[in-house]
Amino acid sequence: MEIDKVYNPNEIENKWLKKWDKENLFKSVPDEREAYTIVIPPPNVTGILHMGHMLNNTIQDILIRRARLKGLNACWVPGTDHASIATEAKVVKMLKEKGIKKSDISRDEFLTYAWDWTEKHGGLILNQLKRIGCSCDWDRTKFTLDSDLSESVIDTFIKLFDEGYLYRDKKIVNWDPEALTTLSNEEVIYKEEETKLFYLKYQIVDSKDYLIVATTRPETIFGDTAVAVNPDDNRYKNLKNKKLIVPLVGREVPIVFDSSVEIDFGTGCLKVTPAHSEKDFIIGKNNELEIIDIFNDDATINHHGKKYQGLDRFEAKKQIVNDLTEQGLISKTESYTHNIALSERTNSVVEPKLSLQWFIKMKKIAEPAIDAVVSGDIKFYPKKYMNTYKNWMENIRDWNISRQLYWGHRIPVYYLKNDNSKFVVSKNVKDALVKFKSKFNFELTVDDVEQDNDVLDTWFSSWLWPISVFDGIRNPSNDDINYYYPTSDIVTGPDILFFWIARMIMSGYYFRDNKPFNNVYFTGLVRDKKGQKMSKQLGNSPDPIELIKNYGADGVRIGLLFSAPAGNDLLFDEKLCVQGKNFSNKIWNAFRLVKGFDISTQKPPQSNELAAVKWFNENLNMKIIEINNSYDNFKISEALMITYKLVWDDFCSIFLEIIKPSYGDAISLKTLNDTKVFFKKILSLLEPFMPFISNELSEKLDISNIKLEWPNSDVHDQKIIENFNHINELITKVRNFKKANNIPFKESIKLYFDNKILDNELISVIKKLTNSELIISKNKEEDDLNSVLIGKYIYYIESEKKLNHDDISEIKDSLEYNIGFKKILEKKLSNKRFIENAPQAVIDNEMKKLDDVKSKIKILEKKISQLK
RNA sequence: GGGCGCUUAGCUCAGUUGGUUCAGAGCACUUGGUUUACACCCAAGGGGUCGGGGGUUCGAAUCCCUCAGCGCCCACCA
Repeated sequence: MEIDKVYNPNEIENKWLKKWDKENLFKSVPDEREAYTIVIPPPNVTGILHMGHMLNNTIQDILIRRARLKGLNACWVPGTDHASIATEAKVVKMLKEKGIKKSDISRDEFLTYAWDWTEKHGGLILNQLKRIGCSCDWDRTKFTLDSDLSESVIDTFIKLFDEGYLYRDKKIVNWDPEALTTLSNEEVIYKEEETKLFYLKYQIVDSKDYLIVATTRPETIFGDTAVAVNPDDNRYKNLKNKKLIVPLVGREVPIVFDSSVEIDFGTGCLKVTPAHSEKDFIIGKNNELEIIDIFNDDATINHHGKKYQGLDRFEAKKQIVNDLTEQGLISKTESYTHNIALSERTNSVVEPKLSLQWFIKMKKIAEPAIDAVVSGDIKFYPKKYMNTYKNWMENIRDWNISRQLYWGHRIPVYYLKNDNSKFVVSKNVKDALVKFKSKFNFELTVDDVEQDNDVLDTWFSSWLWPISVFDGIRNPSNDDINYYYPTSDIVTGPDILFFWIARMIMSGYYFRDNKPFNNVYFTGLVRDKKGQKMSKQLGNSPDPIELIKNYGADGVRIGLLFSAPAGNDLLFDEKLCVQGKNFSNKIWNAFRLVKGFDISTQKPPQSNELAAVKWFNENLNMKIIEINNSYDNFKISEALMITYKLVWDDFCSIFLEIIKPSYGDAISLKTLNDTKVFFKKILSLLEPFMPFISNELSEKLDISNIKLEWPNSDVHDQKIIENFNHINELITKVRNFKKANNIPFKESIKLYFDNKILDNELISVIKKLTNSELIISKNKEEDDLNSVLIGKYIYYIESEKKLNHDDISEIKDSLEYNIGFKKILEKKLSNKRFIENAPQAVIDNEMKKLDDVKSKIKILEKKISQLK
């Protein structure tokens, strides 16, 4: 036999990758079929594949491949995201290594570097997705900075502005002092940290007394423009109209009264720095306080900090605390645990900062998006994320969309150079000048205006993704968007529920008055086997491509999916890939066996073959229904497990073992053909999970139509399955008996039985799988016969073996247990309330159990009496 | 502080409206096996008072109350 004994995935997988690439098999264009569409969550353009991607994209590939097999027009749109802040940070770092500072070069120069960087490192991840088998329509590959998508973004901005959803305002925002940009609330992560609470002395003007103010940030005293207390705080009621002197600074500031101050915190006095805290900003606004920003953009102290000017905020804090201590201005210090805000991207401590930014009003846009999910028009799997979503959406805050970066979509707002309060929103400078004319009646030239320096939040382009990849923003009724939108399913991690999923739903209704997708499938996080999140820092994240080299893409795909129910974190262990690889090998060898059968064209199918084919056909039909159900509920792992057992247990261990000709014998042509049909159906069921080996074997199987298609399932005949299960149980018991009695498998034994269940075909199966003779007899009961009970039928096994004392005590134990069980059943059945209330089916079942237990007891008693 | 979820075999997890098939699966483990597809294999087997306590019911892994432990999300106080 020239087929390799061990399956070697690499060669075969590479062959199929080439074929898929060359033949462009996953291309989709609108036609008369029903569409099944997925848009990929675009990975970072310069990113590299990690286990999370592998899981996420494998699931998408499974869904899309199954849809394709079902005959739907399956379209999976791939693409990448420019990932504004993340990519810019990488480029900045690269430049720094070259000795170039971002601030020393122009915007255009920076962008040239960034594009070079993107071209050099970009797109790698798409090739990696190909390697794991992703069947995307690669002709449709999009990048969020492509000109068409960029235009869509700009059009969107203009539309939102024209319709009154955009505004520019000075607010306290999250400032990343390392990336030098604002962040949205979603880009900030909180971490618990132990710090110190300092009690500072603020001298009361014209008095020797001090007011004690507790703060964690003494370095911000240069920005203090008031001290606030709660109006209900009796301790401070007498301080109305008094002023305080800010320590070190010497500035006189008023005492103001504001009910947002917690009486119980610290001393109940809050130092107010309106430029550096949202709450303080509001207090400042209400009391018309001066706003003093004491930080430069990189969070060093500015000129307001006097001698501390130029120091980093943490260094300044140290020195200020020293100086305050020296001058006796700290009354006490206590340790205090609170949450500090960190930038998701740079991990630096976020500084609340007052700044002028663009915002989207979200409240109204969110309304239809809430309804869509609550009403079930869009379904979440698992459901639990619905609550999280609803909660967030109902309390949604305006979205800060401007970022002080270069890499991204530049905000299409043009300001009058010498008066920034006058601006227009437009596609380009030319249009801007026209708009200035119509809005302000200004006759301007290009030199009079300047475009906003900021770019848009990355998510401002990706929230349009399901629309913009089909060009539905610029051309709202083109053929593609009409055909593919709304898309079918989206697959992503719950970590971007707010960043992306919620916003896509909102944009879907805002721009198209329609949902972007029907179902959202949330995957869990991939963790290592200890439960730790996989990360670069811990070094516990395997490289999927390396794993593929060892186990094959098919093996890694199913290895990952073996324990990945929707929404649950996945504890990844490389052992799972071993299981995946072994499974590939099992399928491969099943093929080897079938391929190697000797064939008899004359011989009609033997009775064992007939029984096997009859049963497997029904069993397959039943399993297909179960598999479809699992898919319909997005229980992908469950679908895989049913398929796995169908192949390994049902097809290999049972079906093939029954039809396998004995040594020197041959299989009938008819049965061989039936087997090939089964095999092909199985390969179709496997294709979504293991596309490489499935296609390879389908091609090799040597049947007329090698094209895989999702098998239909006729209604299955339960009786056939039940009878087969019956003999299966018998087979197990016989094998068990042989093992328990040290009878070699090959040694033939005799089985006596008397029932109508077994026909000749089933009998031949039992013979084949247990190596026994079956003899019909009327209750043959002899001393040397052992009995087994299957359902209510008794089988006797003839054996030389006599029972020993251990067996006897075992039988006695069993008898005792069954007598006890019988008592319980009898008690239950004599309970009047049970008989009155329980459904008939339940009562019938209890009676059946009682019948069974009675026969069991009878047999056991007979056994014991025989032994005496 | 507000909200959501989880706790079932050694591990990872199923378990729909309480009742047939309910105490399950995969892996791991134990035992026995191989010249005739595959030791990346075959066969058989042992594992759980369903987190603790209480309640409703003829009947609870499933419903209610309570306690304990774990996880996630949101908000954030100087």
